[in-house]
Amino acid sequence: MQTQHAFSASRPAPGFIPALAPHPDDGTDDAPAGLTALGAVATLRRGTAAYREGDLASHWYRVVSGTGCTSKLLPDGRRQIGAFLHAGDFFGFEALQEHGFAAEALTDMVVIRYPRQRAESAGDADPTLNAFLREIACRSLTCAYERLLTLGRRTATERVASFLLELASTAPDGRTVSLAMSRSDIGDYLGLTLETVSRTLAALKHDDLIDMAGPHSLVLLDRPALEEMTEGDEPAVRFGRA
Amino acid sequence: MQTQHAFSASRPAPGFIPALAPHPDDGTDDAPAGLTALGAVATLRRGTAAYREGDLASHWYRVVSGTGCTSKLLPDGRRQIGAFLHAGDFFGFEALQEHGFAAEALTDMVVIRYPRQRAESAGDADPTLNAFLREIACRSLTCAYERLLTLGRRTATERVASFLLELASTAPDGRTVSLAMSRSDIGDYLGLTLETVSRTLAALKHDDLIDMAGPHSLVLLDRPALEEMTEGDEPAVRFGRA
DNA sequence: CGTTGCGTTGATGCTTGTCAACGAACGTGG
DNA sequence: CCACGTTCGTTGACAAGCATCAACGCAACG
Repeated sequence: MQTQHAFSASRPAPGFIPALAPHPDDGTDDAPAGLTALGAVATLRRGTAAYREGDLASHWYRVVSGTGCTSKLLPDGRRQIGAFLHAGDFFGFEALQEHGFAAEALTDMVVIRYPRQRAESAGDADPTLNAFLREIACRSLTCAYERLLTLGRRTATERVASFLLELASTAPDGRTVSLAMSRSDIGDYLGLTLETVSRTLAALKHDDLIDMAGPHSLVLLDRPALEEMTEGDEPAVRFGRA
Repeated sequence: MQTQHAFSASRPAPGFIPALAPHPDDGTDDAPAGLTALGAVATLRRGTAAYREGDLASHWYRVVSGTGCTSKLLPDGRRQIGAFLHAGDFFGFEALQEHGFAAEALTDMVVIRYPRQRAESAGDADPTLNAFLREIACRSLTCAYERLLTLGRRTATERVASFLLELASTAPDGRTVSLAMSRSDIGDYLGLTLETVSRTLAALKHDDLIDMAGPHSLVLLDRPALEEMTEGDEPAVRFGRA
């Protein structure tokens, strides 16, 4: 996908302001006032980039709605997705000077942009905000390390199963998952090819571990079995979620 | 390796105090005074753990001398090494409550332990320390993401080449590397088997890209060729180094 | 001087990637 | 409204890269 670099608005669009409030499915994830005061709403059209590799890291971000991903490309086109970005997730913290990963919208997105220098200064004077930022960084690191284990040591089936459980962990009923991303995106997230992802999902369906209404809508039928497949010991935690 | 949980000393051992000073090969990496004041020296024997998965995250750590690694196990014994820890590296920041990864000494190690709560409080009152901690977190995240790309998308040869370049990046001459870890450790770091690591190193030697005096002492003969093999665009940065 | 741990090398096979074909869904323009 | 191209997901056949299993040499050590 050819991404373009574009924000459509740097000031709140009226229709989106309600989304700035805490998300209904998670009462604990709104930012401290010191950070919220700095945020500006922006919208990102599907396929456009919030920033690219090498861009100056001038802002931190938070997803209001829609889904995106951070990704990095090798010169020959191989791609690794660092994280999927869902409503409530923070991103853009990984950079000191320049972004090492690009961030791109997989669907139309609404995000909040926080000017980084001002946010850092605010943190210096506000222990609550400071703790909040530390927590985001910690969670991001924990997630990244968990993913190292997945990419380094798990089989294709285990990877897909852990991915489904990760998505289901934020579903209201814990079992209904809607995939906003393509098979290719999932493959690039899990270090697999899109064909392997497709085949693995088909196998899980054949074994009655999941059900698929359409390619982007599925239900976990046997969560314990899926959890056992990942051989993991702790629940999946999503990237950057405070 | 059966790791044991043991610190041999919680107060400075006379012989090690000089190592607390900035490391001779890097004048920029000593901690702010506010953090240094909280540190207590401890020694770790080879094969012992600073902490294990599930331990309460009560401290942050910094390596004074020796080398270690953070690692995570699957129930069936598969292991993923999150990072190798060298002199100057900070570790233990990834945990909010409990450690998700264990940290273990691969050689005898000297580390500094910083009580986490006191360090966090100190950070709240000290912008310099605060920025320092942010920087460590950023670098750790950048490293982790770079490693996601390696584990998810690079071939065995590319992984080994990038590993060697990573090690060489802190060598005085940029080409002489001494491997403190075993082939098995390298494999667990790169998501490969120890046999593949051994074979890949042999192939690199055969192609005159590296020279091996012994299994743990090698020299990069053709850095440009190795860099091209990784297909990466930016220099390797080591975990947690400020 | 036997034992143990580690690194190397070989033979073999499995998991996953690659290449290809096909169908469904979607948008576009005649 | 329908032909058309495009994108995406699925499935099959095949190949390759790496894992697995195994044997051997060497150095360290009690």
